[in-house]
Amino acid sequence: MGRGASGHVTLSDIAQACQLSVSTVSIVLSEAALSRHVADSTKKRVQATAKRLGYHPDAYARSLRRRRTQTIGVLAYDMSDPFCIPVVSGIDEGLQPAQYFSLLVNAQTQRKLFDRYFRMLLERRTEGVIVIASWVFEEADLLADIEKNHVPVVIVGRDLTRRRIASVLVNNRVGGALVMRHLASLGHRHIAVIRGPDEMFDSAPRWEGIQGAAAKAGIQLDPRLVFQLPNLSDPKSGFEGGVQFAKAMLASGRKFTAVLAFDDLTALGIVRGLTEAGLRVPQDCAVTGFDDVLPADVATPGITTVQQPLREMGLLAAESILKALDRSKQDAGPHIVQPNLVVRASSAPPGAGRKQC
Amino acid sequence: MGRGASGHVTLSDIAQACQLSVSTVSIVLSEAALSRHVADSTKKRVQATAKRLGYHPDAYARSLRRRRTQTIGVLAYDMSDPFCIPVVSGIDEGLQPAQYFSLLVNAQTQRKLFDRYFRMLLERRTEGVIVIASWVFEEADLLADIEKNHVPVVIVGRDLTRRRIASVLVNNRVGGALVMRHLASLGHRHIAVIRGPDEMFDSAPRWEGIQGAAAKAGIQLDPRLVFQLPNLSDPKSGFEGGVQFAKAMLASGRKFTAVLAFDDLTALGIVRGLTEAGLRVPQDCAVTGFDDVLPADVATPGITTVQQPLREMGLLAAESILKALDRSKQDAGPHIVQPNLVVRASSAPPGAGRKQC
DNA sequence: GTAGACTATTCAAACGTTTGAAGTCAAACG
DNA sequence: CGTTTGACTTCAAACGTTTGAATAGTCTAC
Repeated sequence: MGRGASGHVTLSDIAQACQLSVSTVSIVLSEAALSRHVADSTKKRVQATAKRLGYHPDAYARSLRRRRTQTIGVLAYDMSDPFCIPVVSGIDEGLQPAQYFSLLVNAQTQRKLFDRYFRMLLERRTEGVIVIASWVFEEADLLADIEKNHVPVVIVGRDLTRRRIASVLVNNRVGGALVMRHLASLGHRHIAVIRGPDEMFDSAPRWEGIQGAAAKAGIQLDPRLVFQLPNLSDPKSGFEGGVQFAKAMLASGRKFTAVLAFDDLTALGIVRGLTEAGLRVPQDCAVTGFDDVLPADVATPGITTVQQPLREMGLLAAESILKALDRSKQDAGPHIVQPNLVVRASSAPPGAGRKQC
Repeated sequence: MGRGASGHVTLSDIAQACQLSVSTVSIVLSEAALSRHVADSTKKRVQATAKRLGYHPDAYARSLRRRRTQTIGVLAYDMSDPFCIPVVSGIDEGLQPAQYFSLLVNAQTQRKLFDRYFRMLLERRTEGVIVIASWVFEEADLLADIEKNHVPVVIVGRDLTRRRIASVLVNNRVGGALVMRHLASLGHRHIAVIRGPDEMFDSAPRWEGIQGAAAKAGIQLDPRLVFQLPNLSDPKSGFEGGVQFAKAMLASGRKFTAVLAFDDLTALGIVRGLTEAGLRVPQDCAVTGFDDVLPADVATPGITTVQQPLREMGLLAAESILKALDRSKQDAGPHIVQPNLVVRASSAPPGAGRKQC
């Protein structure tokens, strides 16, 4: 029963079965404007036949002709970053009402793959591209790629508005301040800080927020208790770093009652390091993270952290790119969302039953 | 400079610029067999022009004509399940050498979305579909969908070979046995077990493996220390369940020195529950998980667990589906990969400095 | 009774590519 | 000098849709 050489049921199969022209069938099934003029009986007949034969419109033929693919490319720099999934879900959610689909690819932190996939997205004629990238890679190349191929682009996770690229990001400054203020309000005065790596976009503003809040609370940050994570793209490197720093801090003999870590994995590394040294969190030392990834929630003690509204960011990105498609110009200024503090068991006032430090 | 109505550079733009026919340009740029006969000088000229104008072949036109999309649909039942990402990476890796791309969609555990995306994949003429689904949803519908649309399908995470669907899965029986044997060899005799929910495919074989190994080690499993997780699809429900069960176990006053949990999140829940009740892991009670997700690694103590070779599973799935495309028949029997034990700090011999239980 | 309006349907071209068949030209052969 | 060969290039049709324009047919109205 009606299946051409391609192995798929086509409009002409249905047309034949209904003794109608391909046009009529197309008009009915795609619910085009002209279908107002098609007799109801015909419509019914066509639809029934389509269903019976198992017709599915060929997206390739359709897009070729319509010159619209209804597709937005989503280029994740590293899908194994837990950051990504909720953002992607948010994007899908935002695209759905406009009947757009996302075409998701994962560069796996490899420049080579990134190029390959970017080209692929162009060949697939995605009408826009959303890039999810909290890591700063060789920025110049990416930007060149983007600009040469005048495709609307939205970037999630960093601010490139100065390069006229719509950006969606979290207010890292506020986030840093939130967590510092929290520790200060618990009564901590001697706070060690683990800063993020240089290559990470979030590092600088987060650090500024931390400093600002510390100053406001009248806390002197001891530079000998401020550490910085190295530039490693492996997501687990933060954890290892945390373990190391914890031991180094203790070995240094300096006094501290809390550690403010760059992200959750680093915080978990700190907990591990402190615990192995015989200290208890939070009784002997408070620890905080950032991001609110799953491990922070299910570890014991749960890690006090800062949550980013990731799904919302995806939604914003989707809306932003759809807007950019409509009027063929990018929309203005960065979309900035506010983070919020999640207090869990890893932070407590200092001195409650402490051993040393 | 050459850009037609579509806003993209086409073959005919290049043809015009080179004073050649579209055919020649196509032959050169697609490196067709006929390009043997094209003068080298012409080739060079065409390639240079293509580059200069920024030509990217239109995947839609090409696929329409060639009747091949070079695309495999990947339908993840729930991308937020950490299970998924490595599998997807493996799939991509396996597809790459064959110059295939994956089209990844996330059903977010919603039947409605699943249908929508499955239809979408059909319209996009994916040549095959890989379904990643450890959860059992209304199986009948899915299978009907699959069978009606004679597209090669491979399923990752469950065994559907009896329905003639190629399947890639981990040997859960062995996995269950591995962890039970580990606890037995540490000297544990009173072991509580948290079984997986009925709806989960892994639950039954894992439980069989556990029972088998227990019997072999001469261990009587006390049925009053065997619990079962409810059928909730939220990935965090395992954690909550663990917390509850830990408290229930302690309240019951029964003696146990180890808890063998269905998966890592459940194990982490157990740890939380025990800790809140004042017990220490592993000194007072050993805890094991399953899956080796990130939280199991970075929690303190690290959770002893069973690792599934997820990336390898993705690779197998990709290879399997490519094979099925070649000779238009599915390949036989299930592909079964072996799990391996990862020993971490959460398991230790019983009695080493215990408090109660 | 024919112009106009409306209904129901079809024609034919186009989207950008690929490809079997066919064309052109020059050199080489008999 | 005619024909074959081979190198190089082009023709034209096709893939499955959509859509502006065209074609019939029917009804209304003056």
